[in-house]
Amino acid sequence: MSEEKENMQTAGKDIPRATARRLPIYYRYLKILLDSGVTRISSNELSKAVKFDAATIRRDFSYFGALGKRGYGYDVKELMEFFGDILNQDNLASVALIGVGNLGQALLNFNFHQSSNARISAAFDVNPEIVNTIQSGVPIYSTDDLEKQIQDQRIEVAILTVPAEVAQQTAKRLANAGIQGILNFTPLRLDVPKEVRVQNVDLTNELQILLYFINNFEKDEN
Amino acid sequence: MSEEKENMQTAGKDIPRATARRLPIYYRYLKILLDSGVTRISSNELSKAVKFDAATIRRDFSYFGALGKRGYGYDVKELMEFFGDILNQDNLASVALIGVGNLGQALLNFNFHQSSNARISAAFDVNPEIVNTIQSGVPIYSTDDLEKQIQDQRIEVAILTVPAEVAQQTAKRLANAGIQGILNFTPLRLDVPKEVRVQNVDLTNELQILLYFINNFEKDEN
DNA sequence: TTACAATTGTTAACACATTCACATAGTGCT
DNA sequence: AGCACTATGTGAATGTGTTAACAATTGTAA
Ligand SMILES: NC(=O)c1ccc[n+]([C@@H]2O[C@H](COP(=O)([O-])OP(=O)(O)OC[C@H]3O[C@@H](n4cnc5c(N)ncnc54)[C@H](O)[C@@H]3O)[C@@H](O)[C@H]2O)c1
Ligand SMILES: NC(=O)c1ccc[n+]([C@@H]2O[C@H](COP(=O)([O-])OP(=O)(O)OC[C@H]3O[C@@H](n4cnc5c(N)ncnc54)[C@H](O)[C@@H]3O)[C@@H](O)[C@H]2O)c1
Repeated sequence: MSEEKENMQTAGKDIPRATARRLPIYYRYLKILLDSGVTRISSNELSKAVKFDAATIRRDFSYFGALGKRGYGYDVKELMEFFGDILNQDNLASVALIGVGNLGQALLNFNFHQSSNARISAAFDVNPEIVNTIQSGVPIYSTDDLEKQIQDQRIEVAILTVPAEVAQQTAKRLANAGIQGILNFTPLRLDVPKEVRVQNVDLTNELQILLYFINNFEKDEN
Repeated sequence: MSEEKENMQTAGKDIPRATARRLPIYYRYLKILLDSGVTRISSNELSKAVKFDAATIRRDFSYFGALGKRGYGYDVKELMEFFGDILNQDNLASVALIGVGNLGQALLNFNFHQSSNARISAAFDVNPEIVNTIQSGVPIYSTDDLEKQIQDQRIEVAILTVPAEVAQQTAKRLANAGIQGILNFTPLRLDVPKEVRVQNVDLTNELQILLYFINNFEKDEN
């Protein structure tokens, strides 16, 4: 019957944020399992690997319909392919990297090669020593060409690794150029039009939080 | 009077996690404000800067007592110093970096210099070409010396930027050496004794989530 | 074919987080 | 000094996320 298919199609809108954040992790582990020859898995076994409560896993999966079989578990391949679809895994997204410094360089070399549906296809900087060179197979353009390249290459997402001082102005340019999402590594909370989604990755913050937790409660939940 | 002091001391235990995650951001912005000569601020103004709801900010602050003045707002300097104490800002923590590759190198060069109470004081790698060199003022040791250096330097936190294949075994060694927290950049969900706190920074995940949100709901909350 | 064992999918309870809305109290102007 | 204004601190409402618990369902083995 079509009710489950419908569920899959219409699901999009009402997947809780917390669940969405776990999807790529499920996908990654399912891939590892499949590669090592595991054909079926229960929520309890998966729980040991990904460190989420088994009930949370079942609840997460249930938003997409009935993916498992009672008394059996989940078929790894099936599940992986299903999540692959949801994560648009066979559709390589082109991403721009803005600021090829310490961090930008590291991301560029890594370039999310395996296990991701994204790839940095253009980098930008103001440093004349690296502009118009190619690093890890990716051309580095002058920021003068930002808007043009984003439009020509139909880039929808940018990784922002510029110094804090120019972060806001750069974000504004990216928004005007039609970028839909920014992975923001700068310590600033960017002001962008509401149609642009900002995902903050605040490394200094993460370290400080870790220190805070360690200093304040010797042992506790994560 | 001592009631507020008491509050400060006993507060630790029952600060909600979500609040704790925002503290370093408040601190950072207060510092910026103070540096630019702002002496007072309201929850509404601060809200515009840090992008959290003003009520959330007031609620967060209220866990630490009555820090503001009705009809006036908050005194920037006072507030900053207060959060500085909570974040143990005058106590420089020594951190170990494990794996000086792409990402490790970037973190090492950055080294959380300004605006953080942490500093990488020892790095470790297996690559003989870099072992026993100094980078950005930090000595790179062989991983053979891991336990010894951690104990000698009283290092409590490690940043893990090794290849995924050796992540789990390295985490185990770190735990055995007495490390209390791991900032984990590898894509693996580490198995560690419960007294060790793991803070996962999953860069591939962040990018995939951003893509997922963009593909699935054109516009919406972050 | 039946019975048993396993494990899902989901309801309901709980826990945590955000936001509204406003009484309260202190500011600052006249 | 008095008053109008401002913005806090917080109770209550709402929203979001997690987990326990178990009836329903399927695989598997005798
Ligand atoms: N490196 C880290 O470990 C780390 C950690 C936490 C936060 N961050 C943040 O990430 C950002 C980048 O850090 P980094 O260490 O790579 O800095 P960096 O100075 O090494 O690199 C910045 C790069 O941006 C380029 N740039 C400057 N202005 C530009 C502009 N207008 N347009 C395009 N490019 C421009 C510079 O030429 C340089 O190559 C900073 O905001 C920093 O606060 C970095
Ligand atoms: N670079 C990125 O942008 C990026 C993005 C997402 C995730 N990651 C993850 O971060 C980790 C590091 O990534 P990278 O790009 O820096 O990798 P890398 O290969 O450039 O660096 C790894 C470093 O670890 C060292 N190493 C290997 N075995 C070791 C051991 N047993 N003990 C200590 N050091 C050891 C290597 O010599 C190398 O210097 C990986 O797990 C990767 O999946 C990196």
